[in-house]
Amino acid sequence: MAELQQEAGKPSEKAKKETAKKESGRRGYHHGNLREALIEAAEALIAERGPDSFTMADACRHAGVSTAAPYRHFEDRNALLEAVCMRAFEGLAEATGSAKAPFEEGSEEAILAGGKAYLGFALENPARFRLMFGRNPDIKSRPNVEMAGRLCFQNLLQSVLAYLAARGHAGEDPMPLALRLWSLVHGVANLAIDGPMDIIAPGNNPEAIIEASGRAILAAV
Amino acid sequence: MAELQQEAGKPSEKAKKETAKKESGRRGYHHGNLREALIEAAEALIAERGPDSFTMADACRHAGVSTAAPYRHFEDRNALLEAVCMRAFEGLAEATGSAKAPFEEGSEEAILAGGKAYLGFALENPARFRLMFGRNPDIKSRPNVEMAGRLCFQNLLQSVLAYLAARGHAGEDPMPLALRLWSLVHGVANLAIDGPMDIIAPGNNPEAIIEASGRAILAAV
DNA sequence: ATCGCCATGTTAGCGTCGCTAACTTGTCTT
DNA sequence: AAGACAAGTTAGCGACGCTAACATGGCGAT
Repeated sequence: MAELQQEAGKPSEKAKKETAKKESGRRGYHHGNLREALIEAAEALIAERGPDSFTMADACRHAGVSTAAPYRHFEDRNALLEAVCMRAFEGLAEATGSAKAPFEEGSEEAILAGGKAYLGFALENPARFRLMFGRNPDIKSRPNVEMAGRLCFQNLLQSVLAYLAARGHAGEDPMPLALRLWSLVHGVANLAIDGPMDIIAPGNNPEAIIEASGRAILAAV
Repeated sequence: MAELQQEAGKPSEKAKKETAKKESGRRGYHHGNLREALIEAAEALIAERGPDSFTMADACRHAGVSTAAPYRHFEDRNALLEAVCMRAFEGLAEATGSAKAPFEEGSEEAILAGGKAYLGFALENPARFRLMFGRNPDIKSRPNVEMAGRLCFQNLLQSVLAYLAARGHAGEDPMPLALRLWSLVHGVANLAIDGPMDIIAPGNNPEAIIEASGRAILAAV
């Protein structure tokens, strides 16, 4: 895990200055790629212990720098979390987008596949998911994050629009149906990753809920 | 706010010892009702700033005691949160239970009313809701909390059982349908309180989602 | 009545955290 | 070669969770 750490010791070897520039190891006094290293450390730590118990000091130890170093690259803790959050939204958009790609645009299967991919992302990256959708006004209100979230939703909206058009509801506002589907999938994801579903119904298959409820909601247009 | 504080002064009046035993004001050195006061302070502070940024020190200031006092009544911060969480579950059970009471047991209306009450509780007590369902393994794994959550779910399970029986599905396992409904309502509640729904679709009415999707899911038995 | 026990308060302090100030290093431009 | 500036460092502040050791005073036993 923390194999990045290394003793600074005496900066006796300043000869290797031309070898690594912005790539990996630090070259003496300067780290060389601290911003990236901090984001990756934060992602790993958040995945391990959740977004709330993530600490700057831990990220610094992982990156092998002092606790003051991050503030050259991020205004504060929330700015670092914002960067992690942005990457998470990109990951979600990619997951849902590529999941529905094999299916016909606007088909029931495409929409359900997107929903299952949303659930899959949450199950595989519960900490990231919580960071994206949990309560953190300082982060969620930042324009970049808002826009990233909006972009993700566009994905679904597009599918719903095509679905309605294919069912003879062209021109209809896709928003209500999209919100119904989003709510369903988001609820399943939250219950699945935060634990209560396993407590109430151990061994239950969350995908089955999306399958059944999704079809019911789609059928009711 | 902190009107509980008062100078101990001389304990000249020990005559009123039988009047206020565990009720309100402190009587000299001892607070008299610190456990309750801390829970109430925690509830207020959590409601203001969320469960994560709640601090013991703040609760102590509200109660007018030193920062070491709470540890006579709660093992640690999480134990205090557990107490708040328990009360929250009781509140949710009461809200959903009384909401469906006016309707015929097992009717579609009763189930929808319960779901709307669940949503209403989340909207009125977003911080409590997050505390109950957010990620906090230290709290959620405690037996008391698990049981309180299970009790809440029994409420829904009961309604679904009656619904199925009234529709000629007596003896059928109510769990799958209950999970579908719970997921839907939980998703709407989460999206509504954590913000993204307002960003994506400002002015949207969350109850309408429960109404439409709930009926669709129920109709698909 | 009084006396002592011990529940419930207090102060003092440890280690950690987020963050800032002031200093140092070394890279890159000129 | 010089020196400006980016990107590290150490030192330190205030707040936090929590503990240890001490103080108080309500209560039951005598």
